[in-house]
This record gives sequence, C-alpha cells and structure tokens, in this order.
Amino acid sequence: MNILKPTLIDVARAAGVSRSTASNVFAHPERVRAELRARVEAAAQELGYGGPDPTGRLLRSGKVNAIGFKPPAEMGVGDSFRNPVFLQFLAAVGDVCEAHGAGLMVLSDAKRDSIRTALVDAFIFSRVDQLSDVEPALLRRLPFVMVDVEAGPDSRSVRVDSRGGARAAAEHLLGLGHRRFAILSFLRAFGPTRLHPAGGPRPPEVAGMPTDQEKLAGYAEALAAAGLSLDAVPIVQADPWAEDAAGMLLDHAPGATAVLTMGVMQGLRVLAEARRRGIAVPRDLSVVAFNDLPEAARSEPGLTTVDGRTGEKGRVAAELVLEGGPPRQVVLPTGLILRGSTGPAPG
Amino acid sequence: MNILKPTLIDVARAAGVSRSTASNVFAHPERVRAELRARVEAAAQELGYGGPDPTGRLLRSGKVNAIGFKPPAEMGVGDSFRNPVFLQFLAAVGDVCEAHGAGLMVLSDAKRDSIRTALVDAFIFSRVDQLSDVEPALLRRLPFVMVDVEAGPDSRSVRVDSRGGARAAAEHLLGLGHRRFAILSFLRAFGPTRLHPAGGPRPPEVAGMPTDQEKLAGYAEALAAAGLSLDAVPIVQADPWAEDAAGMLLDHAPGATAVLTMGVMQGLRVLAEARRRGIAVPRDLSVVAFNDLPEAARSEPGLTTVDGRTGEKGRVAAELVLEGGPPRQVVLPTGLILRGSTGPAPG
DNA sequence: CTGAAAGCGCTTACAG
DNA sequence: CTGAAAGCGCTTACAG
Repeated sequence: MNILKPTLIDVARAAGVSRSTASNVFAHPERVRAELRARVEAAAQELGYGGPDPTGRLLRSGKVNAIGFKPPAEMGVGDSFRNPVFLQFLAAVGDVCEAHGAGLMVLSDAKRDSIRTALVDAFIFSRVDQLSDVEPALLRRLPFVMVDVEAGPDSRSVRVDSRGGARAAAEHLLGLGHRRFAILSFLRAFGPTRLHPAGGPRPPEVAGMPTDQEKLAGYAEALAAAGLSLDAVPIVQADPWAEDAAGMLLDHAPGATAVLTMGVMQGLRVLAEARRRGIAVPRDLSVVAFNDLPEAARSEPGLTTVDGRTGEKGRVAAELVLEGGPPRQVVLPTGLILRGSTGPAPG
Repeated sequence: MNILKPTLIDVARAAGVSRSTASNVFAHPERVRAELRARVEAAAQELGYGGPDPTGRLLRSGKVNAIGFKPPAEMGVGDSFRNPVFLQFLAAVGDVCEAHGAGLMVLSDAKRDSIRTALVDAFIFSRVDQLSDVEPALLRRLPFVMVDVEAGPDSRSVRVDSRGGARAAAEHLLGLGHRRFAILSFLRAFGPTRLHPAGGPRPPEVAGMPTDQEKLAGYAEALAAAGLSLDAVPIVQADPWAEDAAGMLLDHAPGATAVLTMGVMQGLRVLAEARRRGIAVPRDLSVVAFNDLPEAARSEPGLTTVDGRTGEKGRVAAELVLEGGPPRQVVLPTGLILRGSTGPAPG
C-alpha cells in the first residue's frame, strides 16, 4: 500500500479506463462489462484503493448519513453521557438512527458555530438555548426538531403535555385529601437555590424553561379548581441536581403534607431528606416527581412520578427529522405512575 | 429568504465581486477592504447566505471535525447509550472531544460499511469485531485506536492490564486464606450459559475476548503461585448480563469460599443470589468483580472490584487519535478497590 | 487589495 | 457498454 492515498483517477489510469467507468464499477457495477470490472477491481486492490472517498461523494449527493444532537449550551459532549434523562432520550434516538442506517453525532459547541459547520443531515435541538440555533439551521436548509419547545407551525417539535401531567399529579394528591402543598421548582441558570415564600407573587420566572412553567401552570390549575392559590404555596427553586433544595423546602414549609417537584432527582432528594428527618413517607408526607427513571421504581418507598415519556420523545424527534415528512408539532400525552410515595393526607 | 439555497457565487455576483473575494470575506476577512466586505456581507444577508457550506469546505480541507465511535457489531446506535460501562467510556471520550471542539459520532453498522463511508476524522474501535474494521480504516488513511486489543507497533491501542488486575484480585483472596474458588467467566457470543466443571481442560475459549482471556490468565497465575490449578476450579461461562449464571455457579461449586468474576454485573448478581440463598457475604463467601461502577459502591455489602480504568481508557483513546502523535500502545495499570464483599476465608 | 484559474474527489447526464 | 465533459461549493496559491 502506498503512502499517498490513491484516487479514482489513479485507479482508472492503472486499469486503462476512463474515470467514469471506474466510478461506475463502485457505484453501478452492473453497468460495466465483467472483464473491465475485474481489471478495475484488480487495479484498486493493487493500489490500495478502498472505494470512493465519502468526501467527494458527499459533495454530489449532499447526504452525510448522520444526524446531530445539540446539547444545551452549558453541557459539553461528555456531559450528555452522564445525564440519565438525556441518555434515555438519546438511546431512543439511536434506535431510530440505527433503523435508518444513520449515525448519531453529539455536537460540541466549543467553537460556537457547530450548527453552521457540522456535517450532518439534520439536527435535534435539546431545550433551553435552542432558539438561537434555529437561524443557522434554517440558513443551511437542514431539517431540525426542537424538544420541549414549540416555534410555530413551520417547525418540527416534540414535547410532552407537562401541564396535563402536573395537573393530574396535583389532582391525585387533592383527591387523597391534601391541602397544604410545597413546590420544588427548577432553576435553569447558575446560581444559588432560591426561596419564594408563601404569599409572594408568582411570575413565570419562578420556573425555568417553558416546559417547567407548564408544570407550574398545571399545578396551579389543579389547586385553583380546589379553591387553593399557588400564591399561598411556598416554592423553592433550584438546579435540578441541587443538594440543598429539599432541606430548604422542608425547613420553610413545615406544615406541608405534600411536595410537588419538577424532576426525578428532586423527588428522590426529598425522599432522602424526609428519611433523614424522620418524616415518614407517605404517612406524614407525600411526594411526586417528573420523568420516570429506574431509580424511581427502586427507591424506598417507590416514587410516584409523572411519566415524562422521555424515550418516546426521542423516538418521535428522530423520526420527525429522519423521515422527511412535513413539519409537525407533536405533543405526547402523559400519565401518572403511582407508587408508594403518595398516600392519604395525615389527620 | 429564498427557497433555493444561495451559494458563494450568488453572493459574489450580487455584491459585484469575484468568488475569491467573497470567499475571503468569510475565511480571511482581514484581507478584504472594509467597504467591499460590507457589500458582500449585505449581499449575504439579503440572499439568506449563512456562510460557507461545510461540504465544499470539507473537500478542500479534508477535516470533518468529528470522531467516530464504532460499537461492537451486535450493538445498535441506541444500545451504546444503555450500557453503563460504555457510557463511562464515552463520557470521557466526549470530554476530550469537547476540549478539541470536535463532535462525537456513534456509528451505525446497519449498512455494514460504516467505516468506509462515515464522515469522521478518526475512529475508536470498541472491542470484539474491531479487527475487521482495521482494513477499511487503513485504506482511508484515517487514524484509529483499538480498545482492549493490540495489533502491533503500527496501531494505536489502549487497554487495561487485566491480567495484573486479575492476579491482584486472586492474590488478595489467597492472602485472606481462601483455597476453594469458583469463576464466573464471560461468554461473548449468543448462547446459553455454559458449565465447565472442575477437572476439565481449560482452553482459551473458556473466556470470550482477548481481554477476558487475560483475566483468566491472571487468576490462573495467582492460583499456580499458591500451588493451585485452574483446572480444579469450576467455571461458569455466561453473557455479561445473564441472569442464571450466578445460580448455576453456586449450584455447581457448593464448597467454594470465593468467587472470581469478570464483570461488575456478574459480581452484583452473585451478591444478590447469595443473599437469596442465605449465604452471608463475606462471612461464608467472598466475591470480586471487574470494572468499577457506582452500583458496586452502593451495593450491600460493597463489591470489591478490579478498577477497569474505564474513564481513563476513554480519555486516552480519544487523545491518541485526536492529538495526531505517532501510534502508541497504551497499557493502563490497574488496582484493587477493596470493599465489604471480600473477607477472611471461613473456618 | 482583488480576481482569474486550478483543483479538492467524485458522479451523472449525455453523446457515441 | 464506454468515455469526454460539466459540475457539486469551496479555497488557495498566484499574478496583477
């Protein structure tokens, strides 16, 4: 094998045929007489030519055969492999890619122009900062799908009915007789855990992203239907993985009999903190969370969750960009997964 | 914005400059007079030109800015996101990619020629079937690194000193007075769990891949140094995730006081099976496993493991192909992580 | 500072 | 069935 990489023209020359014929041997072998084909193949073998370079082919066909997943801005490539909810999502995306024979590329944003330069056929934008990614994707005429956000009838998107799920969770607790609630909300920015005491106003910023605000709205709707106001519910707002949030919430809502959260880690942390304080779940306190993970089923007691349909969301997202149909906005219904962390209100 | 995607030549025409000048505006803005630059930029804006198409640029530069991860043949794209050991590895690979501003593409093998056609700058080959991937990668003159396998001084590779780790694990148990062992080995093919009773021959096929055979060799070395023979040790060989293997092993090695395994799941399964049978660990039975995961620390008792250096392996693999140095074969030393699953031999 | 020209590796009508 | 030619979108010496 040579040091210099041989090209199609080298093979054609060595075989004594034109470049087109050599190309046909690889792209449309049936168009070439067997004898010539053998000569070209022998020359390729001889020169160490492994077939058409995908780079040249790409320029003609425009098809990369891969889709790009863009993590939120703060997350590096490696972090996508550490977040269990993202992994559920990506596993499902990967299944669809596999079915289409496509690769799945996790994009780096270190150079800040990954959308403009990535060699992929389509994009999946995950949450938060995706709005700024839309323009470069549009300019490249590449299809993309947004997750957990909608951007009008011309864009592809998939999200879960967070509001309905949250409403169902709160209704479930109301039906069990609970009247005194506390809420653990998401903060989607760097910064310390925040307390929003009962009685304060409840602007949208009390929850982080649109999808989080939907959850809060769902909670509020169910409370309102039972004659309760969100304004009277103490809220602690924290990073999804914050370790101090559960303690702060229990400190500032001593009378609560039920905690509504926005994520599965928050729910698990409340369970752990309650155990530490000797608060019995569900006898003294009920807890609900969002997004189901195996950990929620394994915890003691099991955690009642709103099913985030994460895998389904990934499947739909990938199909939306891989199957080339017209833009659609998919909203997945959700439901409650009842486990041991919710029970009748005490007293 | 137009329906047809504008190209550089369209922008050049609209701005009344040559194609080269238009190109320079994007690639080397300092080479172009401010006035012309503004004209070109205005034209680009007007036409909806988002910057040079990466496809054309690729053909010149040859640089994709991404590396490809090739899972074992039986695994689809999505499965890479479900295997906890792979995820540890990929997270570390992703960190290095991020540091280089490169993307990380999980390759599909559905079309069976992913190595020949994938648009990446380099490959990471994971285990098992990687030998068949070497030739197409060589033909494309693309760097690649093999994991857990070596292929001579011209190839990049990274592996862990499995033999040394296994030897240390067995020596640890011998030092605790254990003399009656049982081994849970890896089967790397589809098929039922196999029993290799004591007294039989021990061909290499009693373990699956080269790296598994190294583990077995390490166990054998330590036993031999203590005057014991691997031939006298009952071995059960099973898929890393098989559920029946631990039971079969305990059934057929009733006198064993120590179990040597090849993977963390196997170790956890032995702990679970022992608990079910009322066998106290480590009082009645000691257990060691390979590759450390959070689950090993959380189990009851904690699982003593040989550190598989999985994250480090990923980091090295990525650096080996991304930093463009000469081929190297890296062997990572390993060590024992002592936890509660190993103790003095009973009696 | 600017532009005409060649070329990156390949494919695909088209003419013979 | 085969080959000469044009072109996919861009960049980069090179000449002016």
